[in-house]
Amino acid sequence: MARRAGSTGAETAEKLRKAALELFARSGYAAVSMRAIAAETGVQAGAIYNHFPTKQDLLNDLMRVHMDTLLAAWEETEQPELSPPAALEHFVRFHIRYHLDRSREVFISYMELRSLEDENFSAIERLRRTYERVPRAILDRGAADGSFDILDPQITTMAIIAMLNGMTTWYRETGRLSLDEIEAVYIRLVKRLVGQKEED
Amino acid sequence: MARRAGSTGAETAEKLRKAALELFARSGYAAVSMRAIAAETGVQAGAIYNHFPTKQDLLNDLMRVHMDTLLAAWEETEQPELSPPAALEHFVRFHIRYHLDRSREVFISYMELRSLEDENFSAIERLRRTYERVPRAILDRGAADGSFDILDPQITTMAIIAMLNGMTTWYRETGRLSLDEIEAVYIRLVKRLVGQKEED
Amino acid sequence: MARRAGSTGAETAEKLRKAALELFARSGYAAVSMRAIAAETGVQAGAIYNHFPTKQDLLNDLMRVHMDTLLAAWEETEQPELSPPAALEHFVRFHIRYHLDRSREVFISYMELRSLEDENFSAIERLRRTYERVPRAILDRGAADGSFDILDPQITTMAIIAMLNGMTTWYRETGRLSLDEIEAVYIRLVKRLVGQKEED
Amino acid sequence: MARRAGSTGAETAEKLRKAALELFARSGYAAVSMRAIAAETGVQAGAIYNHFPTKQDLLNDLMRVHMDTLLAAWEETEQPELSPPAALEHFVRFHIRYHLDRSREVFISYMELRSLEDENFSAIERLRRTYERVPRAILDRGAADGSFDILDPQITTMAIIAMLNGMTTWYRETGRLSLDEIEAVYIRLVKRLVGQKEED
DNA sequence: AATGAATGAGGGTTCATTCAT
DNA sequence: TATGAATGAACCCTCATTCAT
Repeated sequence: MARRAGSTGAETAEKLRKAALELFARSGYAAVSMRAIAAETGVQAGAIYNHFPTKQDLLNDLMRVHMDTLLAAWEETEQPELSPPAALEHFVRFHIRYHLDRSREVFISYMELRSLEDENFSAIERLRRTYERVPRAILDRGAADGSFDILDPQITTMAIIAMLNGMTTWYRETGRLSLDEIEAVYIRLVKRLVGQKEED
Repeated sequence: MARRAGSTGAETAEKLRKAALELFARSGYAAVSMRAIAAETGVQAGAIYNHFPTKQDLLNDLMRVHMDTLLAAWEETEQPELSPPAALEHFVRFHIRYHLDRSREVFISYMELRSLEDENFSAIERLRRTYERVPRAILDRGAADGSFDILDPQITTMAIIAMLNGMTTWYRETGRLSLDEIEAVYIRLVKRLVGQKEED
Repeated sequence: MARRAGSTGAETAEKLRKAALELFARSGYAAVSMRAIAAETGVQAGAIYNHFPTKQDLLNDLMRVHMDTLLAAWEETEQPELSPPAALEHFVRFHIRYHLDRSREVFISYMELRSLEDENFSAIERLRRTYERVPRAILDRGAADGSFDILDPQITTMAIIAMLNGMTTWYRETGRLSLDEIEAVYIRLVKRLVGQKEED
Repeated sequence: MARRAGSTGAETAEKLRKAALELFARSGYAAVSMRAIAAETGVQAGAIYNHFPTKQDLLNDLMRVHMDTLLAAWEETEQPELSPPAALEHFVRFHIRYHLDRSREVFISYMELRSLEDENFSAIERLRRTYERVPRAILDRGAADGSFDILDPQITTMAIIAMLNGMTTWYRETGRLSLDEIEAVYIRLVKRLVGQKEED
């Protein structure tokens, strides 16, 4: 049989992206076969190649789209006129909410960097550094105007990101604390890291 | 030909462990073949099975030994009589030093949990929780005696561990700061997280 | 989208024939995919099936048309009233010129016989034998009237054809000798094979 | 199951070579799958890779060994002291006998040159040219000492080889003429091509 | 008459594992 | 305890062909 009536290319590509995302996040890129992705999607393995030239391209597409979307979302939400403390809080809220919504994309983007071929790796790494420059810039502004007391801006930036990302490994919707509560704790933890006096 | 003169079973097993550690850390469990491990070790793939019953056992062995060694090392270095602030600093130093020395074991232990079969997974998870109880206990002691001002003990514990582990992703011996300097920064960052007043 | 403006069915079929001829000659029938033929022609693989029912039919069409055209061309150029020596020279000239112009068709017709399914194979073989009967008949006439001194008519016929066809494997337009010169040499070689005294 | 008792590597490699030779000659390199070769040999497809790294290497091995063996066989049988007429007859006999015995190797060596990757192709082409220099040298000697009357040495060389090789396409052991008789005819045809007076 | 998406089979190759030696 | 040869399944990917549009 040929094409199933009613199916379109864009739909199938999206289904494939979704299935691959799910499977790569759960088992890792190398452990997921094209057949597994196909089975999850209800097409034959060969049909995947109508939408993505190789398995590597499928991974790269996922990571690329994630990073592009993340950066675009930040640009849209960014409020450059905020004071450093307000900007930092704004960033932490954004980061937590965005990353919890896309925990699989985030997980893959950190975990499967090593599965990318050289050229793809460089491109994604560049985007990742661009994003990391966001909190770094806020820290630098706050250090300059005295609202933060930063120990080491680079280490502190990485510490904040690591701390926030760590949340995706243990957060469950049904846990002890609500997302709002967790968020509030993290905001205060970040403030401590940057040496900002707690406003009361 | 049979055994190469001069090689003993224990030696080969250790070489295999080392090669597997290196390769699993670099490429991930699923992406590493038994032949690749064998090639790195200078033996044939079949010979691995004289030392480890399956590939899964090889991974499990690495993770199990790592966790056991980590816990044993902590038990040996632990100084139960220390005050919470001193104990926390002692733990951070231990954790950083130990984890930087074994960055591949640490990486695998977090990354390849999902590659473990159920039974193995549970056992390793249990050990991991045991280790996480170490800083948690220190935090609880410090909260109780007033030397710390903890926002949420569980979240703070996870935040500390995530922050410290994040270091393994970017630390290079040839970087801007020495290990001693980095360690000092991290100790102060941890103190901030637990709300301990900086002693001067 | 449907048909591209300005293209007609006959045009596309001819482009396909030409691309298939080129690719089959260069890489062999089995090594050429329908997609490769389509790509060379600027259409999608599926479109080929509007013009040729199967890949096998495409090959068969090429070989069939070649043999038909060859035989028709000979019939048109044949001059039955010529003496055996003149007829042989006429045939050699015809064969060389015709085969050099269609080196790919000739190559395929000898090389890809084995790729034809039974029925197609028989039909093409029959046409090939028909063509081989042309020089054979000239040799027989020349043997009968004493103008040739044939060692064995069948072997000599095959030897002449093999010798002439071999030319297509090494002839280059830019080579040491012009086509006219090569032709002259071959005519004299054929005369030697049939034991005809060189006229001076 | 692992290795079948009693089988050795060299034996299997030889069986594989033989099966591949047979199948490549019959259907062409591209049309023969590794699975087909395996089936003919009674092993699994994967086992072929214990003996030949790739399908291309298997083809290259066949062609390389054939050309090496051909050149070695000629060197062994060559009698440099023979007069050009005797040397030519010696060569024709050698060529016919050798090529009929290895008709599949010969067929592959001419037909599958195009299936060789660049490097392999160059190496085989070089060997083929070396062999073609054998009759060419005899012709040159005979032209120099007046025992031959050569029209064009290069064309005549190629004509002789093409004529002799053509034999492999139609020769059947059960045919009208015996091999000795055919050989005798070919020797006389070659003498005619080089313009040697028939001794009677 | 063409596209583009699909099928189901099969391509070359690698895999974890086994076992005679 | 090691080798090297084997299995059988699976890998990524391409194939000829079909068909809704």
